[in-house]
Amino acid sequence: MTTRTRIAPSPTGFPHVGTIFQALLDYVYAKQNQGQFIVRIEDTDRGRFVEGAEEAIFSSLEWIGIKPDESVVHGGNYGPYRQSERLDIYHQHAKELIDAGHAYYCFCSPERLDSVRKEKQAAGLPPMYDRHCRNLDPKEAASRAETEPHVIRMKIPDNETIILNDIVRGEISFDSNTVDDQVIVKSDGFPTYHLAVVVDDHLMEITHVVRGEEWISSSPKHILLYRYFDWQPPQFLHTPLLRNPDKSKLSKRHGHASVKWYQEQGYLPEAVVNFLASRIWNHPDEQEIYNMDELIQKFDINNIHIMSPIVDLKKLDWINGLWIRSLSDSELINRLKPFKPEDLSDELLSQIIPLIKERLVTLAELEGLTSFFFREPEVDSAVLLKEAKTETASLKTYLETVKRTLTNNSEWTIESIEAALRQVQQESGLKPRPAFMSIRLALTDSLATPPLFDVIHLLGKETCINRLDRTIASLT
RNA sequence: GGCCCCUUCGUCUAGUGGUUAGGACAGUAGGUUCUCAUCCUACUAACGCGGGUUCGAUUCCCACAGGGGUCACCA
Repeated sequence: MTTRTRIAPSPTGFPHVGTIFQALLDYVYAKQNQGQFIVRIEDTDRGRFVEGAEEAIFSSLEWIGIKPDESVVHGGNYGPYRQSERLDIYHQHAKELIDAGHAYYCFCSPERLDSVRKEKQAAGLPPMYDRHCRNLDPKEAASRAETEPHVIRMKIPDNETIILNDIVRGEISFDSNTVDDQVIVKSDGFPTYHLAVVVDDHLMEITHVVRGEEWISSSPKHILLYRYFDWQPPQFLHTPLLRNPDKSKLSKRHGHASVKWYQEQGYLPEAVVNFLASRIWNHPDEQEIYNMDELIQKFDINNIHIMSPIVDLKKLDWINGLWIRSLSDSELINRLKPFKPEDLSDELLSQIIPLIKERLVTLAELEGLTSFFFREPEVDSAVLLKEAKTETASLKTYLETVKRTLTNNSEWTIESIEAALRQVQQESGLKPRPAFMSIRLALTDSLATPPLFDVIHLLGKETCINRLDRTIASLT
């Protein structure tokens, strides 16, 4: 049997990083077994539908480097891949369950359900449905259903132990008495997740269901549905949830729950893949950095973690930095495109790259790290004076000397600039640090830059002279 | 609250019935150095608590505590 995995995202907004996390595991596992990875759009909640969300899912997958084998955009033999286009299928299956006595029509109003829930809660009981409609005469209920608003609920058996077999967690058992008679078809005729997911996973021949651990508690319903339909359930794998630093489920309230955030922050997809994979699995050789191919090669589904990790952005930063440094200059320029300020020319950027490559943690830092190369800095003379550790007059004299030295430098190589300025520094009586920091601030208004002589060289003689002039003039 | 899942340094983890409990990130200190960064070196830091089982438990078992998830006509 071919391995077939899927993600089943809802188009309700920008994709959650958890969705990509699941997709990554699904994809890696499928590819490792020469199987297929499917994307099925679960748009059964019309109230939460968000325009453009579907596109965002696919572009996020593409960004991360995952290509689905089957989906609404990639085609496939198991379509349609959008649940809203499969309503007939669900109705047919719901009907089957009703006919077999595994499901029933329910005519209870939301108000009644609400009050039942409140009563139960007040009595200290679980707020479950009281099965008010469960014992209606099936024929009568069926005819009422033709005119009256209704939902369809699945029947949960009493006093049974339902066992979920999870690939890494092993057997998890549930008491059926704690499971609610779940609505499987809503009053608007759309199925709920529980029906749709089981029907589709079966019809699409999904072999491994990888989903977040928040689904564990509704698994017994799914297992029961497989039993009612007399289908072979897939293998289940419930993955740990990504968590916020406060340990709660990674939520949209925290910006970094959205895939888009990572993109906009300038994290490389390679780094995100690497980071997410390492949250759930350890490379057998304790190797920290690996790409998608290595992951597919080495990944072991039986050896994944079940502890929900806190998303540690510091670790991601580190991984991202390593990935940035592993890129060729031209590839880095390519990746930097979306982050390149308009007033930074391609030519200048390519000259800057070697100077900032080992200083970039994220791509978004480009502008902050380099703006003085292409914009006139506003030098803060107070900071300059403080860092120069000398009097205004002598600082002025010193900078004048620097200016003269640069003016007289005809070679304009990094080496000649360095040699000349080191001599100026020695003759000035200033220590190296304040001496060079003064020049750095005078030219860039920045306390941290690439090596000074490289910067001077790249800025060019004219710019350096002009900036020194301005700075000297501003010292009073 | 019911049900379910989880529990090794701050974070992510490796690991074993007897180990100096290993690594990575972060942190700290130092080296390189004109700053920052990179790179290198070193250091700090963990088996939740209590019972058992055992000659011996971080490791096996049981309770407890703590954290998380879930209890919708949302997924």
